[in-house]
Amino acid sequence: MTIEPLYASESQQSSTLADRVCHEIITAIVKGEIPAGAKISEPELAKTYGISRGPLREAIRRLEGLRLVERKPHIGASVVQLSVKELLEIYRVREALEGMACRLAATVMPQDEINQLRTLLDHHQSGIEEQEGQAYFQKEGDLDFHYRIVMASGNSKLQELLAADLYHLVRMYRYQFSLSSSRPTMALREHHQILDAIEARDEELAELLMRRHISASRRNIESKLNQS
Amino acid sequence: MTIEPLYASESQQSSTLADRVCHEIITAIVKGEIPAGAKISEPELAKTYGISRGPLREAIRRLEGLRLVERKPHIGASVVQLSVKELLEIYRVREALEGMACRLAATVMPQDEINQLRTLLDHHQSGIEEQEGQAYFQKEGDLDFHYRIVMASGNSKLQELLAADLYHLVRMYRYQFSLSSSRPTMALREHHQILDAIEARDEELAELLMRRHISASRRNIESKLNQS
DNA sequence: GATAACAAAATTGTCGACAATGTTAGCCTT
DNA sequence: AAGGCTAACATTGTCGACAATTTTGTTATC
Repeated sequence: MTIEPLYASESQQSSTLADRVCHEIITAIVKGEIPAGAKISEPELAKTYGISRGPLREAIRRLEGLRLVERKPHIGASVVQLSVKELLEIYRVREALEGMACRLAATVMPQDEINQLRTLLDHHQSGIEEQEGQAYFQKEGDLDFHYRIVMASGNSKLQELLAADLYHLVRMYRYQFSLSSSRPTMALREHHQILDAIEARDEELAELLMRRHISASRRNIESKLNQS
Repeated sequence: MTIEPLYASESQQSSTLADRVCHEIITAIVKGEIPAGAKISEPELAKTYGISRGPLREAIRRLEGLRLVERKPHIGASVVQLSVKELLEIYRVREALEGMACRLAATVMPQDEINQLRTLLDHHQSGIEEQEGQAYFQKEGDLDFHYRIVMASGNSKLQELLAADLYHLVRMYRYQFSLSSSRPTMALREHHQILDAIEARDEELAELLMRRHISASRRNIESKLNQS
């Protein structure tokens, strides 16, 4: 039984070139195929994807909105080069938004979805114990848990901001820095606790635990990147 | 002495047509000159702004990212028609994000900026007492206070999400629904309390008060729009 | 040898034209 | 008269070409 990350909705075929290429470029950037900080050459990318510059420029304008690229007039677009400071800022945002999402999920998440998510966590558990598929947990599985909580909040604005915008940056960073939580057992226990609070319909506790969880990740990254 | 809202950085002349027109369209949408729900005709808009469809389409792609318009392939773009549900969702997001912004501001906001902001609140005070310029306070002054807190947080991601993205929607909604806080005296007192907490460097309290403040606004809107 | 001015090349920005898709109006059939 | 088909129209999507700007490379001068 393979459990695919829910947000891995790539390879979707939109009927317009600009939309389709936009998704392809997102994937390329997140995976580092287009390295961070690299300048984006319009003629080159257009040739790569076999389209003309028109749709490509539209795609770049969307990427600009997603903050995956930065544009300077008459100079060109380049892939964002996140600083450590900005990564920590993102974690502050996640702490605030996902805390709220968790609070809302505690109120509205259906019991069967809770059960499903519990099963998913058990799968992560066995993945860790076997010391294989650990990469999966660290890189994608963790985000998958968070993704499901956000979706369970039922708040479309939260969903858009986190799942559609911010997570691209988070994933990009993980690929780039090979940042894995390095505390998978601890994180998994926290995931269980959070789910417990949601199941108990304790919104206060659910938000608190989620904020602590993300805050701990932030401090973990902070100490890791400061020493280097 | 006129105190202009800080975020009123319109009429900025970017060196590319797409960027410039993008800002113009944002203003037009926020002010309702292009009404909510209206379909956007590319040929028509291109003629209006005296540009060709190329840059215009790029601008629309940015607006899509700002969630001010929605696009359907081969159908076209139309200005978003926010539902009451979505407005309330936005307030949940604001509660989370601005709460965090306020917490951070309590740590890093310089004393002289605090003093400045205090002066601004006093101006609002006199505006309310005179019962004139009340519209200013209700429509723009309130958001100006929040804007300055967000800026004072020093967190660029928070600044982008709130000031560059979300506030457009909030302002648009206020113009549309003629939503004014209808409790300016109360709101102003809360603003003072929030600033007190920041000045006392009490991050916990600062976040709590900001969240309550926004939560109160949300419930206010909720009751107002439910009865109608 | 380093620097400044100039020219050439490459890249971004803009435009108009054509292709593909969606919409609408009129006609025919039932 | 109502419903569905068809053809004309309008709009969106895509492309290649041209204009404006920046970058690069060269040359001349100090």
